Amino acid sequence: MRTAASKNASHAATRGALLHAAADVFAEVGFRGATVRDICRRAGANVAAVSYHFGDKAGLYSEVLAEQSRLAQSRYPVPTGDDDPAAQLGGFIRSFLQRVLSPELHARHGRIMAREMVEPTAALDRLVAEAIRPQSEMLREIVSALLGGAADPATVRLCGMSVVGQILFYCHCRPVIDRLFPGAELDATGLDRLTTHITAFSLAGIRGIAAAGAPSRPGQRARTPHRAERSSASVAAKRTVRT
Amino acid sequence: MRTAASKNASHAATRGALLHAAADVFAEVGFRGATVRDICRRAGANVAAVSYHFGDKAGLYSEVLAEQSRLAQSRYPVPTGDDDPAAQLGGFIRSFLQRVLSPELHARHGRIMAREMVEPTAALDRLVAEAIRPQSEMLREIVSALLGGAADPATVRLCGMSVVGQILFYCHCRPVIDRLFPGAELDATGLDRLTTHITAFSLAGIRGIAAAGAPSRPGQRARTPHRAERSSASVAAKRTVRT
DNA sequence: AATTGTTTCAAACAGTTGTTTGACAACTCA
DNA sequence: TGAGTTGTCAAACAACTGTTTGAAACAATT
Repeated sequence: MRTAASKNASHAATRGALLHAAADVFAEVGFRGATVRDICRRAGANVAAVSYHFGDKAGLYSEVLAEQSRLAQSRYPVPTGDDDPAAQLGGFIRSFLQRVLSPELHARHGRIMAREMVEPTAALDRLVAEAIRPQSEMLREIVSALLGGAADPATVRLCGMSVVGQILFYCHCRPVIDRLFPGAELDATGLDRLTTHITAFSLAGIRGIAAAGAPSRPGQRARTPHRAERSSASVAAKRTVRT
Repeated sequence: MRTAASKNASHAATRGALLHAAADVFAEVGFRGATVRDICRRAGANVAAVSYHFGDKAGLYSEVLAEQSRLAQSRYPVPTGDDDPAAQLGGFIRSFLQRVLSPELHARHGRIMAREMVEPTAALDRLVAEAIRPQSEMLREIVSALLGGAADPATVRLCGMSVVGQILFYCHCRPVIDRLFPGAELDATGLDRLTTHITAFSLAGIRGIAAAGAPSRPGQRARTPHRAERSSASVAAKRTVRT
């Protein structure tokens, strides 16, 4: 019944080839745009192989998603061990950027994730539970530490989303960025520059929010918000949505 | 030959119905996922109507894109007249958020734009030229003013992208946000809260970058960067991409 | 009333899609 | 060796895609 080495080798070989080819194709044209014929052609397999090995196209996609997530996570883990929250944030941002943009992985993970977020499939729930939520929790703790102990949970969430938004922008809007600023390639040094900028911007942003949100409690030095910050906030509250 | 009122009325009526239905469908399932049969069914028109009025599906899509962009731009224009750069930034962020998230427009514009960015079609070039680049230029000037006159163009770009990234995050990642933080609906008051937060976060971020980038020039008061900011930047430079 | 140009419509067309089928080869284990 | 399982393959299937066609309905002009 079961299957010693050689048959298993054949099984695993085409299965692996399918997964690899599928990752490329899904990253390039998304789940909907991908055709099993194209995937199988690239994998050097027959059309029926997808049905045989993964049940159907959705099964193959789900497997690709999980594998890419695992791969990215293991290759660029969030560094631990730092106790300085600012350094933790820098590490988080760096590993996140590498996961989604690293040309070493052909940025496949980032592209697939971006498509999955904009046009969710049934696989998104699993992805959120297994990959995204743990990251979100990690970031929540870092930001919470930076904001100071008694920060409003909603404020912590908003700051976390400000950080992640900056990162994912380069992943979601690449086609627009390339058109707006051609020649600004994202190689390793560009990625370093990005990491530095987003970290500095976010740290200053979080500290600004902390200072504005918890105005000068005794025993805690907080700088008072600038005039312009207050005025712009009032501007935001002034205008109402037109019907 | 041409065409008094009534015939034109019929023409414009089905054409408008097609545009309206198409905007909904494209926003829901994207260009690829949309079928002309579905669009025509919702518009109460025949399948051949798309070919007759717009040439083909791509022509209809292009028209929808342009019309949505025009509509959003005219309904939520970037407020002008403020001379305070901080207030300008607040106005920019507010109008941007409204354009892409306003439930009044069923967030169609934002959803369509998000799809177009992640999975570009031939229509993206026109969109960038007519709608996105002017906005980018506007933001560049605001950020440049905030950073101070002699700011590095690359730094200005990075800061601008940090601002836009925060905004678009809520547009691109809505499915994930809804799963991570259910119940955090984005109505008018939520939109106000978002505007206030992103504005404050960005102002603090830009000022932090300005202070770190142009260290204490004579005649210009700039606070020195925090210890953690420098340390995190060094962290970013220390780690190298593993092969 | 006949003509003209415009718009709509049911039907069909040609192509692609995901998936299944049944035969065929390769291998394991008795 | 021979039965039985496993993996591969060409071919076919049914459903759906964007687009076209030619006739009909319609309104305005001649």
